[in-house]
Amino acid sequence: MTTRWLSPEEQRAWRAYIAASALLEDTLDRRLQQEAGLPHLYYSVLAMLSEAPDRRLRMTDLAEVLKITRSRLTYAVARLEKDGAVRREDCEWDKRGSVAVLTDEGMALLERTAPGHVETVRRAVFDHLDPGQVEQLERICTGITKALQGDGTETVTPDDLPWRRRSCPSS
Amino acid sequence: MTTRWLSPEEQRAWRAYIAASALLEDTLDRRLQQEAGLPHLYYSVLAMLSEAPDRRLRMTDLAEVLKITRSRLTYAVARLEKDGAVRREDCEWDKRGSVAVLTDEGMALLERTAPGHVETVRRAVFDHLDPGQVEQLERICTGITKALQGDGTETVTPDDLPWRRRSCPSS
DNA sequence: GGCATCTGGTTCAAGTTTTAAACAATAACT
DNA sequence: AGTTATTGTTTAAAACTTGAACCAGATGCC
Repeated sequence: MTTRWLSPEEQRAWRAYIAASALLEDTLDRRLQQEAGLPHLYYSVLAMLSEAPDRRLRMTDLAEVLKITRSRLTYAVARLEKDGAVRREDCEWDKRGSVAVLTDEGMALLERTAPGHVETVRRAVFDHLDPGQVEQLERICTGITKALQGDGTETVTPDDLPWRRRSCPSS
Repeated sequence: MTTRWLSPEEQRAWRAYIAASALLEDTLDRRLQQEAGLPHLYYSVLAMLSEAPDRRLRMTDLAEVLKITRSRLTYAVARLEKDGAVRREDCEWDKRGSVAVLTDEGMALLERTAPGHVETVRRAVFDHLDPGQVEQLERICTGITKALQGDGTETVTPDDLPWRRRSCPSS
């Protein structure tokens, strides 16, 4: 098949996206590095845990929501554990499993740094979007996610949280 | 000031964005690594050069459009040069400067791999957006970029290309 | 001109991530 | 029981990024 090139409009949109995402990730990383001593991804780990029931999540679930490899997550959690923000426990009903738990210290770190982070996100993104655009953004991004892993696997979003794996086996 | 937290809608949009961008960058990186042996950023360097007049750009200009540090770019270009895809020349009218030039080999690499890359982008992003959404995406992203570097510096987009620095000094 | 300052770009040292592949333990299926 | 699939970690290597320091050349100012 001959290539379906991008139209000029798509081209512009794509480049705008590339620039914005590079800049955004960079900004968040730098900011969080200063405020919390953590890169953005690591902060996200804490954030996810903080909202999970009981502040605990299976490694695989965590990796799935964050869309990163388990290997990468292992490294991240190892560091967060060294920092005292996270603790690992064994999963009781699946002896292979391990569970990441947000410690009080981790929660404190999060509470201390969240306002600054949110403020950054707000200024960078939401302060100049109207409600319609917010909705569009969600739609567009959800679509991308679905397209990229719609092949077989089902998309897992943070809202699915009270977890598949977390709950004890049904019988 | 008390923190202006994200509304539920904003929260959802933000998370959708985090997931999508992580997944997207990951996919593009992997794909390009296979097809071209290059990470996405490096591919973008070649792409930008390919469209610049004469296929050449000042390092700083390149860094600015790609929103990366000069240091990072130096490293990238060094590798691309080793691969033979880019060559560096001295800037004639500013003896401090250096200019990255896309070689024929680099151009060939780009032409060989562009169709696959574009196809990936299309399937991941544009195949499920209508024209209105494409426009919204550009608007939103442009807004983010402006917000993040609106502080003093002016935003440089690829369309500004026939460059400030490229043209010879005016007098 | 001469001095201070700024820019463009690279280099250095260091560390951080990242990855892929291999592995051990356990679960699940047949 | 035996095979296959998952979970999570480890390992070894490489790739990348960063920030600071630095040089050479440009610019501005007196």
